[in-house]
Amino acid sequence: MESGFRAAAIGLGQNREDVRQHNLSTVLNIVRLQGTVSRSQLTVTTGLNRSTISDLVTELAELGLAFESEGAPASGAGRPSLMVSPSNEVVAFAVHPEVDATTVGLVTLSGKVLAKERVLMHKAPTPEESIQVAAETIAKLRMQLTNSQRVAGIGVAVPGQVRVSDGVIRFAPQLKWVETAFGPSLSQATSLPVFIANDASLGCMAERNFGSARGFSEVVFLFAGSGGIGGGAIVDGHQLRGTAGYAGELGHIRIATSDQKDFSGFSGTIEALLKRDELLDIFGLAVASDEELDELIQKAQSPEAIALIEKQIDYLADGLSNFVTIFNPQAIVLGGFLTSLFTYDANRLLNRMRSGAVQASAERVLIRAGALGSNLMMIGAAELPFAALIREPSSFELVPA
Amino acid sequence: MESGFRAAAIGLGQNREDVRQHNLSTVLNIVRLQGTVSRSQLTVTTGLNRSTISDLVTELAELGLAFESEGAPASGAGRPSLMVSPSNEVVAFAVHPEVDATTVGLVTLSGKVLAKERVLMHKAPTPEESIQVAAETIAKLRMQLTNSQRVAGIGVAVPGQVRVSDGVIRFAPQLKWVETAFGPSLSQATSLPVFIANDASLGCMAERNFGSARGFSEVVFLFAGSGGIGGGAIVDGHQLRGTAGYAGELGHIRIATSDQKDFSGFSGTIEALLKRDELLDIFGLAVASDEELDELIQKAQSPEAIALIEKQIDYLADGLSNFVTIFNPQAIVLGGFLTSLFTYDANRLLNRMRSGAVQASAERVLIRAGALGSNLMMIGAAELPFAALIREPSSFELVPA
DNA sequence: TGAATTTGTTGTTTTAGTCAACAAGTGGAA
DNA sequence: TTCCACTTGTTGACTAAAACAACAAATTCA
Repeated sequence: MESGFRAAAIGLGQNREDVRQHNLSTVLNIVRLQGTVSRSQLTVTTGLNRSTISDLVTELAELGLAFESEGAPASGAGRPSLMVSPSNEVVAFAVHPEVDATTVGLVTLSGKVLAKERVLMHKAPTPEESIQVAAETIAKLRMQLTNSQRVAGIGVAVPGQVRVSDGVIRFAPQLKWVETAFGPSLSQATSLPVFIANDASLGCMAERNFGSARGFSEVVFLFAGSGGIGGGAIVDGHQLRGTAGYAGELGHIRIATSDQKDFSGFSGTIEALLKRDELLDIFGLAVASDEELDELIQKAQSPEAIALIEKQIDYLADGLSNFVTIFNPQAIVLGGFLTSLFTYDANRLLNRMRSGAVQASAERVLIRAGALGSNLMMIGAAELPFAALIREPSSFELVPA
Repeated sequence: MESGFRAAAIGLGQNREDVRQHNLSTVLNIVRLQGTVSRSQLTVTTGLNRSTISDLVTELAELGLAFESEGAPASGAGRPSLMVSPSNEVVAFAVHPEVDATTVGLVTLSGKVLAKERVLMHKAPTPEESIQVAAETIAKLRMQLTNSQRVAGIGVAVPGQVRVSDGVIRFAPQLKWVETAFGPSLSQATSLPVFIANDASLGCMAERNFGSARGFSEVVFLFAGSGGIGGGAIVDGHQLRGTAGYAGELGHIRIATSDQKDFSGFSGTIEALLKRDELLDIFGLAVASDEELDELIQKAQSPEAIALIEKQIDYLADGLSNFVTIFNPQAIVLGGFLTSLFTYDANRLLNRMRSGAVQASAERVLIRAGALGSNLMMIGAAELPFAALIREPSSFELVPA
């Protein structure tokens, strides 16, 4: 969602402008995902002519979205090709509201987190409180921007269901938010365009673009935070969104007959069966960071702890089986304490996952731990304004610092 | 898969030819999905200029893919627009191998089934037997083609997992086929290009293009035949395929803790819990058509039958809940005896489905019975060669009769 | 019958990608 | 060092395809 929402032009046909825009998009996207690419590489991967690439790169440079340099990486004979890099001056703000904190970050077009502020909350914030904290922190970070930096907008990663068309949060279980026009309000408070989506879906995109699923076009992501289990999927290179943007709630998938309920009241779901709190309980803790919990899991000794860990691995495997059968992905990326379950006994997880999924799909799927750690949601949220920028590089309006 | 496989050109960029091809594709697709469209309608939906549409339609007519007529449907003032229709002379063969029969059909570009022959088998056929029957029946139907008709190719709908890249059937449980190069063999036997994919996925596409999910871009399809339960999904307007083409096996999704196994040996899956045979059993039958079974279900009197039907409805609802939560679809289309469960007590199904799915996704989803009946797989299979034709209208080579 | 309206047709214009020729910058061999 | 082979960048001419503008054609409605 964006302030000053404009109706999507439903032109199925393509005119000359569309071609230019498409090619600018493609080049810009390659450049920002690769970090730095040579012009000759661009001609190969796009299939476009040398002169066309030259033209496109020049336009991107004029738009301030990329720059050229001569750092040739000595690759055999011939004149060395110019290198193209994404501008470091194009940034976006990221907001991640949670029960115990609201985190705000500043991220570059190439996925680098320049700043991150985690504002702790004493109790679960109301939407208004969260918006105020976010707006204040953004204002603070904005003061520190240099004159040359320009802002693409604000991306918000919400632990709940978001209607992407107008930026309304339909339901955020842990925060207990219902029908909140978060996007429009934050946009008004900051005078910046606001884009908003589900947090795990954004995490998925982040891991695909800059994490452990780089370059893959079929990805499943499952993430466990303190608030439950979220998920997302990349299908054919694009985020799985569904009709209104609620798709990909993989944590709420029922995989067993059970009375255990998840935070949304569904029983037998992945979120209901994989409870972080149960693990903490068995180690006699009330709270712990993911790192602390991971250490406890890897060094677990008591039979009860081991039994619980193995039970949870099995449940996780059953869930992943379903996703493998449904999506036939290249990779599954795990986040939060799910990573700990995976590393504790990868073979147990893999074997059980394979035994429960369609074999043809299961035999080649990769399971990986997420690579972005605490930057995950910042990078993911920032992808939203950047995606809008990349969609129309020449007409998107960046806000000066 | 196609005979004479050519490497997919990985040009991410777009040149002038791509634009032309894209626009030809778009127009041809609109025309064939709508049946008949006015040129003025085409300018509106594509956003292209009058003269461009004129040019594109002329080219499609020259290619023999469409024709113009003057049947103006009197729509207010102004000069009446010319009507554009898909050619009736462009056809494709459809093949559907099953345990008890192999069905071959002839389908037009606009999804009309011109002929259908169901060749009964005494026992489960080997791949070779099925290929022979298919090739002979195709040859027979081919004799009856007129001189003006041209063939796009053969589409095969397989009840199992198909590697789309080379047309190899990895595993077809009911047929007990493993690692069969069905596509290449049939192509050799007929000298026609062969395209091949999973049957339920093709059924999904058929219902989206010509059935009860027309025009939707987010669709889930669940189909129950004598051989088990298959599924498919349309995501963002495209078939869900996954990395290799195995995605969308929705029947093998585990939804409960149970010892009941499905035909692939997975327990607690939708296919394991929703057994057509169990219903037949309780009515004291060994075999029955879907129509006969439907009548029995709708008129069920005995408490045991009613209990079983209701139990199956509940299982179906649990499965659909998962799909709603995952895909946030506009519509779910049911096929085979699942339709009977739905019509028996639609409210029970809907209420339970809603109670188990993310509310935001569940509140607007439509559940519908499939509309294509026994033509489903014929239309679906034919979509494969037609999709290839539509992808590149001006270079695709149609085979003369 | 004529005005208003919409669409088809035709010739011109524009834009963006391609092509070809040449200059520029590299590595390797004599 | 000097040339040669090779690759890339740059420039200007070329081209295809969509847009545009002007006019003709075919309808409705007053």
